[in-house]
Amino acid sequence: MIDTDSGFVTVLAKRAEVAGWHLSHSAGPVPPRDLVALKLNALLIDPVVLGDEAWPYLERVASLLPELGLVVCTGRSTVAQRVRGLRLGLDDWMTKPCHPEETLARLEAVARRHTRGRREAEGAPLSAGELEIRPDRFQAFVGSEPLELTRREFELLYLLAEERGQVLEREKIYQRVWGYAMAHGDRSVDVFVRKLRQKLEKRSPSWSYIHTHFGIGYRFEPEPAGIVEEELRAAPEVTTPPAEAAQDDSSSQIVHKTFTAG
Amino acid sequence: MIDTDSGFVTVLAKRAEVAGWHLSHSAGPVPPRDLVALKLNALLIDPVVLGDEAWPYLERVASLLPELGLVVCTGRSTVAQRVRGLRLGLDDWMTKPCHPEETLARLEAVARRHTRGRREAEGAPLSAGELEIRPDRFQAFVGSEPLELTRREFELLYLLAEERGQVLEREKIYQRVWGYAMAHGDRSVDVFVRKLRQKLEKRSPSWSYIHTHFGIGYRFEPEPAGIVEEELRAAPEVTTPPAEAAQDDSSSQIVHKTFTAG
DNA sequence: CAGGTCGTGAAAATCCTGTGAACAGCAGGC
DNA sequence: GCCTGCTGTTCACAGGATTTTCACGACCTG
Repeated sequence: MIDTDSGFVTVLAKRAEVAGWHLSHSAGPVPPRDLVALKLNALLIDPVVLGDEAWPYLERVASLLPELGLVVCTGRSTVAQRVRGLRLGLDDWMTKPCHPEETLARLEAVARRHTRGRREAEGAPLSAGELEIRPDRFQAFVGSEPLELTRREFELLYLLAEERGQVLEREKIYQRVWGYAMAHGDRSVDVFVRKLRQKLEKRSPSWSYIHTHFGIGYRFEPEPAGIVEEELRAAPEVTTPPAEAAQDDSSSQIVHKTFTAG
Repeated sequence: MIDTDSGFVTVLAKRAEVAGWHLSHSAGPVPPRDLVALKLNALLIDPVVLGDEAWPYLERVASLLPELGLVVCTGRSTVAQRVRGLRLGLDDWMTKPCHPEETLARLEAVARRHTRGRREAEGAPLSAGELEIRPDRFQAFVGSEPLELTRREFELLYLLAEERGQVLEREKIYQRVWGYAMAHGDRSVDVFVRKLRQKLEKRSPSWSYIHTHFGIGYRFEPEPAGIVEEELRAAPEVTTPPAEAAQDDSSSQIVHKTFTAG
């Protein structure tokens, strides 16, 4: 909540706590970047605090954090202003003075969609192929050997594994792992996929987990595959016609190379 | 929209059309299961129409169609009523008289929020003839064999299949698949239709899916092909295609039946 | 039959991804 | 304070895959 009306803030905070939410408050503008780390469900804001920068600020927040419920609550306003705000990406526009209970109900309505999708089963380990992914340790293991993933690497792997079998677009991945919208041309996802593949390869060489879908993104699906490499090394030129018994779908569009660079 | 205020309905319908939406209207309650078939983005409703059944009705609609944006617009109301409504599953509650433009903006905001969180609805596969089109994989299958479509190819096929039976103009197709207006003389759509037809033919030779409408565009409609063969009568018997990979079909000239513009 | 429209194949241009490495931010140890 | 190791980000390049463009001939309509 970004507002200077301390009385309103106090009352709302109390009600929110009762309803099982936590309300954090600022009396001045918060840089959009910092909002990311807060992992909010919804943001209630009085644009008076922002002064002239109100519109650009709201627009930026709305585009950077598309999943965030964004509600304005302010004094007098014209229809044109409200329409502009809503078209810009606001989810609701309330007029002061507003009843705390209704404010809360509207914030909940706005955040409902967002919270509904969240998993309750956090902490339950996932297994995939030789992998065991343990959210309680922020780590993945093959047997008892950890992959030694960093925080982001783990979160990326966990997200992919949760959505096993689905092709996830880069933008979606970035949105969910990094928490805000991906800038055009950002290669972070690719780089982290490479790091993950390296560490996966190191501990579980005979399986392939992350598959590339050209022009779209990645798909997580553990597949035992390791025979190919030996065959290639033996006969670099002529390849025997591949047995068509392979029943796995979507093979040729997958670009993952196990080709070595040295 | 469910409301008896015909003036408001008329005005709103006009504005909605301008904004690119279609508004359908009823002056009485619509059974919730009839709403399903309408595939609405949002429902605007004045509970006065519903009488005593308002609360149960709203609750039922909200739980039956969680993806539907549900907005109430009515006369006097208490805070308690609004809170009850919002907690029940409403997305917004407006007070009459309300400005048409703001109403529209709020409906758009609500619809936007819902389409944003919608993941499973987009993942629903379409089937057509022997085809199964799976958005979760950005791929189409015949049985378990993928067509190996590229991204653009898939999006084109998906668009056409979504609008099954409708004749789509090239400009409209381009606009929706490429995301911007088609330049005069651009043949991209034609080229991609050819690629699609090739890949469809390869995996599902006995069906025809994409039909040309001369001077207009294309129509997607799966049809078991038999008519064409009668007209040709050149090949009395169908040679069994080689089981491996028959990529040489240069000899047979394929005729696509076209339809007049009327 | 003329003029515009469409199917086709291939070349050209563009885009995408894997990869290695440089760079910045940060925390801890000396 | 300074160095060091670890993370995460950004950059540039190369090899492919994909998309666009082009030319040509066949086709449809009036």
